[in-house]
Amino acid sequence: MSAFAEKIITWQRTHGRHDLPWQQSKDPYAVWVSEIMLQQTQVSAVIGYYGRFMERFPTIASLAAASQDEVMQYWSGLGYYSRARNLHHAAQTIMREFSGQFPQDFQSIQSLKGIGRSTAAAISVFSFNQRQTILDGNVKRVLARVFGIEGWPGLPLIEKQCWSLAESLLPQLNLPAYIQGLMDFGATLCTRSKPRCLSCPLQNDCQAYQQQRVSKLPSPKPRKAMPEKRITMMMIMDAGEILLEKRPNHGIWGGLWSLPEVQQEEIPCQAAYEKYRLATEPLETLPVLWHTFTHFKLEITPQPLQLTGVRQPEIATTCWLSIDDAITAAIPAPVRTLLKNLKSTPPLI
DNA sequence: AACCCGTGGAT
DNA sequence: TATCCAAGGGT
Repeated sequence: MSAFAEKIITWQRTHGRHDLPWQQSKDPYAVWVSEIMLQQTQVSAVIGYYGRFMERFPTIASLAAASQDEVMQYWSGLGYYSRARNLHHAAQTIMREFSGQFPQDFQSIQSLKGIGRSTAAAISVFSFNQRQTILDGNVKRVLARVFGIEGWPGLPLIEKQCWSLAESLLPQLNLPAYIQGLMDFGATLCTRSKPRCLSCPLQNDCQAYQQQRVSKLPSPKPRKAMPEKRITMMMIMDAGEILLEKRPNHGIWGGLWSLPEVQQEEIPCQAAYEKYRLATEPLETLPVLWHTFTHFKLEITPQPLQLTGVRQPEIATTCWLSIDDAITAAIPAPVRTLLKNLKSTPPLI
């Protein structure tokens, strides 16, 4: 076994995390759900979602049988909603093509929607004790430091080197302890900022530490200027209910319910009539909301509107909900903020 | 290959 | 406040 793997495993026994909710079971479904939720998402953000999701969808069959709306409702606020759509889709694939049994073959696991090489490796190690390596942000950071790898690890060439290196470091035994240790090591000791090098068992092996380049590695992702967009969201109200519109599965907030959008130049009342044939009049405005994504900043101007004419029949992509029901529906995080603002300070005419 | 896809915590 | 980025994957 490489000295690297040996030290990671030893460190894991005394300093790793052993009591996370998804570590109580080797059930591939439980591991799968946790790994999807944890993609680009920190443990603290996942814990609550994981418990609620597993209570409502305890098996692959129960998830496959659920509606997309309900699955999205349990993901609402967690972000990267394609994960939920793919998870739902993959559960149906498993029912149809794998007789409801989670596949054990590595290529079959990776063929499922939303499961790439790293996630497939995590599942195959934790559930089936196979010999595969993960390569997430934690591992890239640890490798970049210990082995002094220059360049942003997201670059295809660097990433390919990292995969090869990670594979070469795999021990023959104790794969679950090693993989879990690798993640815990990156998440709690070899952190992005303020790594605890003085407590690190790899101190003498670490090129970054030896060369005092810990704060320089890994090389940061090259950034581009963040564009800004401005939209108005219509809050059309009638008899204590508000109009929501379902967003298409592709694009931002895909598959979620949201407030109807208006381009900044349009006049909300006119837009409400042109889009839905609803006669409305504007109410007092609510505070503007800024929301920052990975790739752009969004300025949301909420425009409350009171329905003055008749309510048109609902179509498949619209629905009227009470404010409380809307808040618990499958909506994006900033829309939930807007609805809570609306509830706490109802606008006047 | 480059871009898209959310949200919240840390600094 | 602005920036980075976290148990990545799809297109």
